Amino acid sequence: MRPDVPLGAPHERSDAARNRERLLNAARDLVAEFGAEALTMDALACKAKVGKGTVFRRFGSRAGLMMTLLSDSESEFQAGFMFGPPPLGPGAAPKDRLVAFGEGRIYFVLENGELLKAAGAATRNRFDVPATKLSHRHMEVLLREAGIADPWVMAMSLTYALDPERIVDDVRVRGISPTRLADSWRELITRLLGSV
Amino acid sequence: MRPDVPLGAPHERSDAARNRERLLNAARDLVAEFGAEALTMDALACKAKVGKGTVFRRFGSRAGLMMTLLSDSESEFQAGFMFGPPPLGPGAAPKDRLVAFGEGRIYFVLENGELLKAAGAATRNRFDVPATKLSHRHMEVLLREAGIADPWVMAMSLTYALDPERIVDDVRVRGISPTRLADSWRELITRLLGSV
DNA sequence: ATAGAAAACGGACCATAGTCCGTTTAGTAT
DNA sequence: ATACTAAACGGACTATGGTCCGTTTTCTAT
Repeated sequence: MRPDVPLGAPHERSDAARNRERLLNAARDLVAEFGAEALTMDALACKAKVGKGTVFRRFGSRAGLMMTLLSDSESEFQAGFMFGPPPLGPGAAPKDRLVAFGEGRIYFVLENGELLKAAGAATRNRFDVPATKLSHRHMEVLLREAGIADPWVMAMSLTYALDPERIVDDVRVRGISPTRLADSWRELITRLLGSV
Repeated sequence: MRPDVPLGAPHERSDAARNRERLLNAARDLVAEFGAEALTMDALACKAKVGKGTVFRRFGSRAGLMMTLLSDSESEFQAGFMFGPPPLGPGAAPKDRLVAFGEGRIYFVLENGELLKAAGAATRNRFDVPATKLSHRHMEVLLREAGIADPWVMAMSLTYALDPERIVDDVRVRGISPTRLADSWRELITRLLGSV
């Protein structure tokens, strides 16, 4: 339990643990029933039988809550590109890994789109989402290997090209198929990193 | 006056005109003095000596107000890439026009960043900002000329790569110089559209 | 078991975008 | 000039994210 408490952190008080549990359960229920967009912090506090202050002390903000809710699937995706089999994981050429990364990201976003949009909204500095930082770093490394002159900035461009809001809206609002997005991503990376 | 009223629209009433004038002046003053981010609709209504309902009937939303405030500079930039001299305007190769477009956009965003961020926030579907649609279309045409397989989707990727929030945060929060952004954009377009 | 300190609690409170609707006002037809 | 109508007005009201701070609870040292 308490996966991300810094070592030697003071014991979490039992009431705090109980409320965290209540809050997570309530939040998952609400998201399952009404969708992430419709979740309000008041409703959550109420459903979890907890004061509103407690909700905010626990998660900091609505975005923080959404990130917490995401963390399981996110970790899984991260494990995929960091330790999984090629071409997503290590062992393939940077170009192929980037193609796979983008594709994976597109489908990941389409599965967790509401949560991701909700996590990214409201929070100024979408980039400060830890998962985003990790993705950025991953792309940066691959781009450097592939000989891009300024991999940090290029990774940022690609990060925004894979913005959850963009992907979700392309598919759900503008009617672009995920396949078409993935194909275009492949074209982008292929042309960017040396021909064919 | 009244630049964008559909032909044959019923006369704008004199009180409406007067209030629009008041609101625009007040808004410009507030932005000049405190910045776009700090502008609240209440403060605007108050300063313009107008009811809050009037503000919203006029502009629809905070984002709508920001777009109105932007429209002059935006039109100028648009004129640049649609009718201006090459390489930004017609007459140069698509690749060069795209490079120039991105550079122009970067500097445009840095000048009008607050307004753009404010216009893009709050409004779900940042893409529905008319100016964004036009930019997207412009890039789409150039990408098609340059032989990109799916210019519509690729233009969307590039649109997000030039996201105002991204550019402003890169420069002001993450300390990337505009030059470095522009160079990376050039690298991106150059590699994307056939070598050197 | 008890006292004291640190942490957690909860809900009233604030700020702000956006809505609603009864009232006022500007044009128009007579 | 008058009456009429449609448009515009304004501000009280709602929804919601987020803050504050006096009160309660848990843990620990004795």
